[in-house]
Amino acid sequence: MKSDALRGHLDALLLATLDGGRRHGYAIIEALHQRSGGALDLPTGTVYPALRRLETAGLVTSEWSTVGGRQRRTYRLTRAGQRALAAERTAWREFTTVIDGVLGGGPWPAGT
Amino acid sequence: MKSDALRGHLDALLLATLDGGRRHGYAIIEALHQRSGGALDLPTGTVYPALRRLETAGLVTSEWSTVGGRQRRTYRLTRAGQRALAAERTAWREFTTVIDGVLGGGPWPAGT
DNA sequence: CGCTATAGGTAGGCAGCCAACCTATGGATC
DNA sequence: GATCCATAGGTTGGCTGCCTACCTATAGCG
Repeated sequence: MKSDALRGHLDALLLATLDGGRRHGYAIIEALHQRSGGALDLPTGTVYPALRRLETAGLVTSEWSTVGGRQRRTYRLTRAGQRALAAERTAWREFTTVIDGVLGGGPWPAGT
Repeated sequence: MKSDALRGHLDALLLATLDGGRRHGYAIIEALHQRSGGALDLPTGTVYPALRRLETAGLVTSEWSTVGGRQRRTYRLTRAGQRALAAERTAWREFTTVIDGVLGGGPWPAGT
């Protein structure tokens, strides 16, 4: 998959992985990998800065915990994050509708 | 609509407008505007450079013509462009399938 | 003469994502 | 006890693509 195709949709994906349960960054990457059937394999240099952006924006909060001697930063959605996720889902539906309308219709009559 | 959402999909839209007929740049912008129900309103600073990119890539060719004293550059798909359009449509379908699979499923079980 | 619609274009900048790199622990392998 | 991999976190710099802002030009209308 072309990598820039993801542009502007990454936040939605990250928020979605946190819907229904907290997760730490590494687990988010793995969850996306599994959920996408291997199509998504986001590098840490993409995910970690994005999570910090989301936290700065108040959409997620994080807590440090130590599991088996390893540091984990676990993220969960805030209320604003849940609202943002709902908005992202709506925006995604509208986006696909628009693009489908352009791409999907086959050849256009020349006069349209 | 968030503008970066379009990232990586613009070429597909432009190629699609040229499927089934030649068009000049201004008409491409208007066609996209109409086809999208007003959702797409691409600025010339986005479209014209993109068309030149597509031409450089061999996906479209252009011809100058003069209509009513005005210069028009009319674009049409090359064979490579038609193949590229088909590939873009396939990529789009795969892309939406992947994102839908992540966004669409509602809350995830924590263990997944 | 000025304004709008039509038609083309360029230049500079911003932001998002990625590649490359770094640190650290625990367990398995050698 | 050394080495390696999986797990877990992170930063930095750069590329690229799109957009904002700006410019030129013609035809037609007021």
